[in-house]
Amino acid sequence: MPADVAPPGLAEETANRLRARVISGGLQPGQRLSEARLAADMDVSRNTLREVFRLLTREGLLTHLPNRGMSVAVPSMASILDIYRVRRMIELPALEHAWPRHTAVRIMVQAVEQADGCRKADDWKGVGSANMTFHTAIVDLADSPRLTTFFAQITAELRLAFGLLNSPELLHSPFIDANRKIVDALHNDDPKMARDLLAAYLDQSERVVMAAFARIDAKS
Amino acid sequence: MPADVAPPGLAEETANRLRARVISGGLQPGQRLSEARLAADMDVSRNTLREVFRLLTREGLLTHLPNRGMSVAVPSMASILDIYRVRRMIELPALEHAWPRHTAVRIMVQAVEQADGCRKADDWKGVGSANMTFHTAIVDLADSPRLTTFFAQITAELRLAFGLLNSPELLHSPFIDANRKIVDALHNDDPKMARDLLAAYLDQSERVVMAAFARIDAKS
DNA sequence: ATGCCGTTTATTGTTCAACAATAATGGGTG
DNA sequence: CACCCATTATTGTTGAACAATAAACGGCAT
Repeated sequence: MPADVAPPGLAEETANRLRARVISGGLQPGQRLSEARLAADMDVSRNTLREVFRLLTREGLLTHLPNRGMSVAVPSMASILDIYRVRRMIELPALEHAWPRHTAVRIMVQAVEQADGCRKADDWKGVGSANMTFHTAIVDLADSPRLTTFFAQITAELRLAFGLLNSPELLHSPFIDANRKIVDALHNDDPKMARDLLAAYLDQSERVVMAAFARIDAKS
Repeated sequence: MPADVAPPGLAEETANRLRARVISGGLQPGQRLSEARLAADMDVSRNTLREVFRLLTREGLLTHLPNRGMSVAVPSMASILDIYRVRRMIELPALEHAWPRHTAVRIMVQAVEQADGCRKADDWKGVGSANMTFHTAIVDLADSPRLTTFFAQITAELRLAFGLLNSPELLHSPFIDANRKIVDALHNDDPKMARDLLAAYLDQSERVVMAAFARIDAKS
C-alpha cells in the first residue's frame, strides 16, 4: 500500500550505481571514463549514460573536459578547505538552533551506536559511513530540504577525498566519542555546548585530513 | 589570448537558454514541457534536451513526474521560506566576515549604481536583476566556489518565484537604498553594521514576498 | 444524460546506428 | 630529435525506431 513511490527510472538508478562506485573507490580519482566502455559495463545506452554524467558532474564527482571526455574528479587541498568551511557554516547553526526532540536526534543516536559496533568489529569503512550519517542527521535538524541536498553533495565529495586516504582508522576512530558527547549535550538541553563540541570536532577532523592529504600530495 | 575558455557545448548553452526562458517568465510555472515540441523549438535533438532537463531538474527549476514528463516547477510558500532561511545562513556570515577590499565589493558598488539607473528609467526588471547580482556578489565575498554555485541555484529559484508576482516595483524599489547603505558600511570598515542592515533587508524582503504570494495563493 | 470499460492515440523512456568534429596516435622526413 | 601530416579513436549530436505507460476517446449499459 505504501507503494506510491515512483520507480526511479533507469538514469537515476544508474547514477546511484555509478556514484557508489566512485565514492567507494572502485573508480580512482583522475581516471578517464570512456563512454562506450562504461555504457557497456553498466548495461545502459550511451545516451542514458550521458544523462548520468550530467547529474554527477553537477554533484562535483566528475569533471568534464570538452571533447576529451569525463574523468573522476580529483580532490584538491583547496576543495577540502572549501568543504570544511561549508560544513562549519551549515552544521554549526543547525546544531545550535536544533529542537532537542527532533526526529533526526534519534538517527544521530543510532549512528553513534552503529559506529561503536563497527569499531568493535574493526570495520573502519563502516565507522566512516556511520559518521557520515551522523553529520547528515545534524543537517536534517535544520529542516531545510535545500540544505539537505546540498550537504549530500558535500558528503559525496568528501567521501571521494577520503578514498584517497588510506588510513580510515586514524581518520575516524577518535571521533566516535566526540559524536556521543554531542548527542549527550543535546539531551541535556545544552545546544550551545553541542555546537562547541562540533566546532572542535570539525577543527580536528580538518587538520587530520589536511595532514594526510599533504603526505599524499608530496608523494606525487 | 584569454581565449582559454572552452566552448561550452550545446547542452550547456541550451540549458542557459532554457533557464533564461524559465526565470524570465517565458514559460509559466506548472506548464508541461513536451520533449518533441520543445526540442524543435530550441533546435536541438530530443536526446540533448533530455540532458538539459536533468541539469535544470537538479537546479530545482523543473520537476519530473515519471512517465508524465517535465513541468516548470511551481514555487510554494514552503520553498520561499526555505530559500530565505538559506539566504540568511549564507549571506549574513559572508558579509560579516568580509574582507573590505575584496574584489566583489566593486561589483556590489556597480550593482547599486546600475539599479539606480534602472529605477530612473522605470526598468523594474533591470532593478531586480541588479539586486540579484548585488547579493551574488555578497556571497562571492566568502570565496567559496561551492557556496557560489549553490547560491546561483537559490537565486534562479527565487527569480522563478518572483515571476509569479506581478509587482516588481513594490518588490524591489525600497531596497536600492538599503543596498547602498550596506556598501557604505563596508567602506567604513563596519562589517557588523553591514550584517545588521542585510538582516533587516532579508526580513523585510521575505515579508513582502510572502504577502504577495499569499494574495496569489488565495486567488487560485 | 451519466458513469464505466475497452480501445486508440500521444508521450515518454530507452536504445541503436550514423556521422561530423575534435583530439590522440603514430610514422615518416628533414 | 623535432616537426608535420595522415590515421585512428573518442566525443558530440542527431534521427529513427520501438516498448511501456498514461491520456483521450467512444461505445454501452443503466
